[in-house]
Order: sequence, then C-alpha cells, then structure tokens
Amino acid sequence: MSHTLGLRQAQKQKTRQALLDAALGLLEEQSLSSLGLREVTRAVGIAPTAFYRHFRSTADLGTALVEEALGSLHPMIRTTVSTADDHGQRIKRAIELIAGHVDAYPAHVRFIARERHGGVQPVREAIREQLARFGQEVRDELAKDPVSGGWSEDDLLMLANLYVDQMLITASLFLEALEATPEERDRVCQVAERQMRLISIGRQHWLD
Amino acid sequence: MSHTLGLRQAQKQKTRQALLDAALGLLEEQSLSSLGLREVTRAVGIAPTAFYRHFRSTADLGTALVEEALGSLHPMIRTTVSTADDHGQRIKRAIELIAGHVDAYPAHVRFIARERHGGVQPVREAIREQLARFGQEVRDELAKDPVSGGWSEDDLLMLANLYVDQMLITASLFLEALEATPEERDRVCQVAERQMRLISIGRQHWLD
DNA sequence: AATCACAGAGAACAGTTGTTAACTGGATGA
DNA sequence: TCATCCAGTTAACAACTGTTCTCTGTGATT
Repeated sequence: MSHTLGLRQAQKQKTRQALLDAALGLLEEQSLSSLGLREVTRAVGIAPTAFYRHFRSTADLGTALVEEALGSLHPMIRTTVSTADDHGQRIKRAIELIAGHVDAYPAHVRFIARERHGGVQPVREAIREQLARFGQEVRDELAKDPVSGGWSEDDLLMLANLYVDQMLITASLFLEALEATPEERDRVCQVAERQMRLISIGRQHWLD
Repeated sequence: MSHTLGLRQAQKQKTRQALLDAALGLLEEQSLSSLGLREVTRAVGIAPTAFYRHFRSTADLGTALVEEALGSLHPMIRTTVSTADDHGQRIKRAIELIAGHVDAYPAHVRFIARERHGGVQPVREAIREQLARFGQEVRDELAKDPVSGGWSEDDLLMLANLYVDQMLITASLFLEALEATPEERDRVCQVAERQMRLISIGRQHWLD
C-alpha cells in the first residue's frame, strides 16, 4: 500500500502541510472567519495565488484542519474508555490522557474549541459530525460494561455525549492553564477528576 | 434616581444601542475577530468615524455585548436553582427556562457560545468572569439545600460549575435546533433533561 | 527525446479596511 | 443671548483583501 508518490506529489503535500501548520499558528490569536488567504501564504512564503492549488477557500482549509485535529483521535478515545482499570484509577488515567494531549497539540485543541461554535458553518458541521462519531464510539464501549445492564440505547448515547462534552470542557480548561503555575494546573486536574467522578456516580445509580 | 438624561445623552445611548444591535445581527454568520468597524456603522447608517464616539474598538464593543447578554441574567439563574419544586419538576422547569431564553434572545446566546472560546482575548476574559460569577451564585443556592449537608466549599463550587457548563451546552443545542422540526426540539429537550437528572443523581450519592 | 501536466510566480483588478484630521450644527448651561 | 460642548460628517491616507489571467519551470508520461 501507499504507492510511493513521486517527487511532484510529495512536494505538493509538503506545502499543503505547511499551509495547515501556518494557519494553525495564526489561529492562536484570531478566529477562522477572520483568517485571510494572503496572510497564510505570506507565512508559508509562497504566492497568494498558489493557495488555490490546495484549497478552495479558508473555510475549506478549516475542514481539513478538523480532520487533522480530530480524525486521528478515535483510537485514543476508544482505549481510554475501555481500559479495565480500577474505577477510580480509570478516571485519573483519562484526565491525564487529556492533559497530555493538550500539552502535545495545544493549537489543535484551541482550534476545535474555538471553531465548534465559530462563524464558519461548514467547519462547525465538520466538528459536529466528528464529535457525534466520538459519542457513538463511547456509547459502544460503555455498552460492553456490566454497569450498563438494563440501559436503553438512548440513555447510553445520552451518557456518552455527556462524557464527550465533559472531555472538551476539561481540555479547554487545561488549555487556559497551559501557561499558569503548576499549582493552578493541579487544581484544574482535581476539579475535572471530581466532576467526572460525580457523573460516574450518577451513572451507577441511574436505574435506582 | 435615573436623572432624566437630556436629549443629547438620550440620542447618544440610542445610537449606541443601535450599534450593539447591528453588531449582534452581523455576528450571526461570523466571529467578532472578523467584524469590521465600518461594517457595523454601515448597518446603522452613520459615518465610520462616529463609531469612536461610543467604542474604542470592536473588541470594546464585544465586552459591552457580554454585559448586555449575561449581565441581566443573574436573577433568573438564582431563582431557577432555588425554586423549591418537586425534584423532577425542578429540572424540567430549568430546561424550559433555558429553552425560553434561547427563543427570546438567540443572538445573545450565539454570541456567548461563539466568543467564549473566540479569538478576542478581552472578550473571552469578560465571559469567563461572568460565568465564574454564575458559578458562585449557583454554589450559594446549592449550599442552602439540605442535600448539600456535609459538602465542602470546593465540592459545591465544582458541582455549581458543572451545572453552569451544562446549561451552556444545553442552550447551544437549543440554538442549533431553533429552525429544526418540533420533534427534534423535543428530543433535545429530553436528552438535556436526562443529562441534568443524571448529574443530580450523582449529587445525591456523592457522599456515599 | 519530445510532449504534457501542473505547482507556483507575477501583475493587475476593484473593494475593502482602520485611523487621522478638520469640520458642522444643534443641544446645553451660564 | 451667547459661548461651549460634542455626536456625527466629510475627505483623505496607506494598507490590505480575494480573485482573475497569463506565464514559467520542472517533474511525469509516452
């Protein structure tokens, strides 16, 4: 597989990636709807017109960024939910995994948090779809757990989406605390852990 | 009180409000960081330079919008949490109140959801402050409830913020469903209600 | 070796932007 | 009544935007 693409296509993908990286950098202090095509090409060092060889518009570039930021995240989600640790430890692990991801890809996380409700409709739609997929995947994993005995499909999906949203909130809090003191980061960590635990307690008593 | 301001100041406040309204309208399909000063004045029908008589910049206008959108919401929050209904009815009431608010002020809700993680730092900060205030107020109300016996201050605030975030998520879902079918709106309503209920169940068993 | 495909360059387009400066005219207060 | 204030106007500025068309050089194909 992966037929070694010629020099031609390799270079194209290289500048395409450079455009994505440059855009992600510029988006740290603005939203996608104010991101200019010329601004991006200037940062990469190519002519403005070359942009069109890769994307129709900045909105198009935005949906590509959604793919890059969330597309590769699915395996991680599945394993996070399904690891059969001790119950308290599982939550701790999940929180640490989120914190690690924010540390590794802060610009990606910022982009998703910002554009989820942002001003560019196609991008909002793309994020919505990906998050819906996450919800379904988490539901599938939850269904395997003995705790889910007697739960309806609807309730499982309801809980899954609650978890997904909570993950995003937590990620966003870690992002804000990225340049804060270690004590502050610790506090965020503990609050997030307790919120997750409260939700899990609600889950365990749902059928009472 | 409210010393009847002269014709002069009355007119000024009128155009100021017109600027806020026009901006809110324009922000339905873009973010604040791409909102142009000229764009707003053109919509109002005044000269671009007149903008400076009211705001230093569009970011300044943004923080004023935060005040308008969230400032008047505090009494509603307090009464929502503190109404001593039956437990299941209380949640239903809260959801309906959120739905009603989204119906009445969709542009305000959209603005807050969009700019909470948006590209304009001072506006993010202003929203963060207001939401923190909401969190404290909800915590104060929760503290009065007998269910909160034995809870630490930290845990109460943790739960309060969980509720506030959940309110925002719910509001955002109602916003997306604004032009959808009544069946879809109903589904959103039911999911939101069950998520709130699950959190409340977690609350009741927190000290087990 | 000759041809084609195509990523990127360059120039030019009509519009747009934020900001400055100097101004007008009606409400305000003495 | 008269001087003052100040919300809003007009004109002009350099800088920027997305998009078009034409061109070039080089990797790919025959």
